[in-house]
Amino acid sequence: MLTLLLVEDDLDLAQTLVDYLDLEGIRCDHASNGMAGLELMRRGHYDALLLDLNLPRLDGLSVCQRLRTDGNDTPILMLTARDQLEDKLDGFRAGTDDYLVKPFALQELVVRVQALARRRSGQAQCLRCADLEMNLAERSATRAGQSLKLTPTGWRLLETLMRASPAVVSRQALESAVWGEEMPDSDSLKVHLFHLRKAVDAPFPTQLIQTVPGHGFVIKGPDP
Amino acid sequence: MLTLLLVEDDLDLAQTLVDYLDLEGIRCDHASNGMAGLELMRRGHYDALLLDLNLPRLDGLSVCQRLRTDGNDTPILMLTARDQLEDKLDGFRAGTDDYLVKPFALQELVVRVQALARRRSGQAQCLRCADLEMNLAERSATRAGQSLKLTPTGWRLLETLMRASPAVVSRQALESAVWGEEMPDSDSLKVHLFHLRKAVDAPFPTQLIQTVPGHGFVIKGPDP
DNA sequence: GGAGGGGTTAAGTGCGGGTTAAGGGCAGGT
DNA sequence: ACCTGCCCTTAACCCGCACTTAACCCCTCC
Repeated sequence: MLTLLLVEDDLDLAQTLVDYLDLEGIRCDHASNGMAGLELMRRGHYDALLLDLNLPRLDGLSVCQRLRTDGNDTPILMLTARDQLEDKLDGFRAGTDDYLVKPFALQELVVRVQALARRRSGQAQCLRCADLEMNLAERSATRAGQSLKLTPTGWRLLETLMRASPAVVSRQALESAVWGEEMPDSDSLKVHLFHLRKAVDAPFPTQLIQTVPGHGFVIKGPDP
Repeated sequence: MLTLLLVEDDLDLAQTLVDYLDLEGIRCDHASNGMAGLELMRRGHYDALLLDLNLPRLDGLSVCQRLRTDGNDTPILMLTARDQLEDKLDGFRAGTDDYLVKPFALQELVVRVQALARRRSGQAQCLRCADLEMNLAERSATRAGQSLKLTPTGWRLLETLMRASPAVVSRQALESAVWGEEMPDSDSLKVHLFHLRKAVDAPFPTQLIQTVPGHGFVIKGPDP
């Protein structure tokens, strides 16, 4: 069963979409402005994002860009009335996967979103890097077969790093992935990273979590 | 560098597409009927398939279906004049990833196919000049296969130079790219450039970073 | 011959990052 | 309602590296 996030400020349209998707057996959360959508994306995990472009508080293109710079690679489908070539190119430059011009047939939306999700589902509910494994569904993590004990924040950190791997995640991206907009005053990221390393790396010979000085952190691949 | 397969029986259109994609730095093989396309797909490896629907010998929908039942999950983009909803739904049911109605803008084709390929290979964005290569996502740089050790400032300098290449970057532009508004009092750019050269150029016979007296600095192309 | 732009080198320092400990809030159990 | 334990925040400390700075040198062009 798919779970989507719809970010759309036209409440009538949003209701129509959510109802129709429900009939097709697709769950769909809803946010009515850009900031709320971004926040939900950072917290939860969705199979795809349906994104309007004309949004209050934070426009769709910015939402898309921010997610991508966070290292979030959830499939994105932009829904918009802007039908000019330049608009489409801007959308793809911002990192969207598909672009559907309003008005559109609901059935086309469904098959397109299914095509996106199908491609992603290959990655399934399990993240892996070397001998480190995370089972999203069971919310359990193991390294070399041994189960790891993670705090909630540690979990979010590790998930963000593993999703991005082998790409580097900047400090800023990590912080916004964990805390969203309201970041703690002091630099508590390093403390959490310290504890995470103690849980994930300390008992083992190879250190998977590595520092990229002046920029951020990586988890070593391979991750197929 | 991407490699695509185009299956299209209109030879004029095919030639136009292949030429345009070449300009964009995308290689593109071509087959003019369904059977030949299927054969090439089974033999070689492509980053994506551009598939016409009206084809002699074996129509596009069948090609798509057969590939999917083969277990081939190469991204497919259907190109066709059929613009009816039912046609699109048939396309997605057959297992395509995207569906573009003729006539279309060449640029839209390019960004869509790039979006598909990006998702499949997760291939990171890369800057390249001669044998020097920068992987933005992994934050790693190599020259002639050897990995380079760069400081944060060195990295920013090199990135700026490579993005601009083969254009010259003025001192001022370099400084503002690295430090933004608050530039250091003294001329520390030259010190950083010295260290950068030691990391990038010193161990190699050809010096990529070159001075343009009185103006700034360049990195030698080619950079596609 | 002098001046200025650029290259080279070395020294001090400040900041980013690792480590540790202490305090507070929240939840679950008694 | 109180206690207990966990987890998150904050702050303080240390270390090492990278950035700044300044000095000197060379070359070229007035």
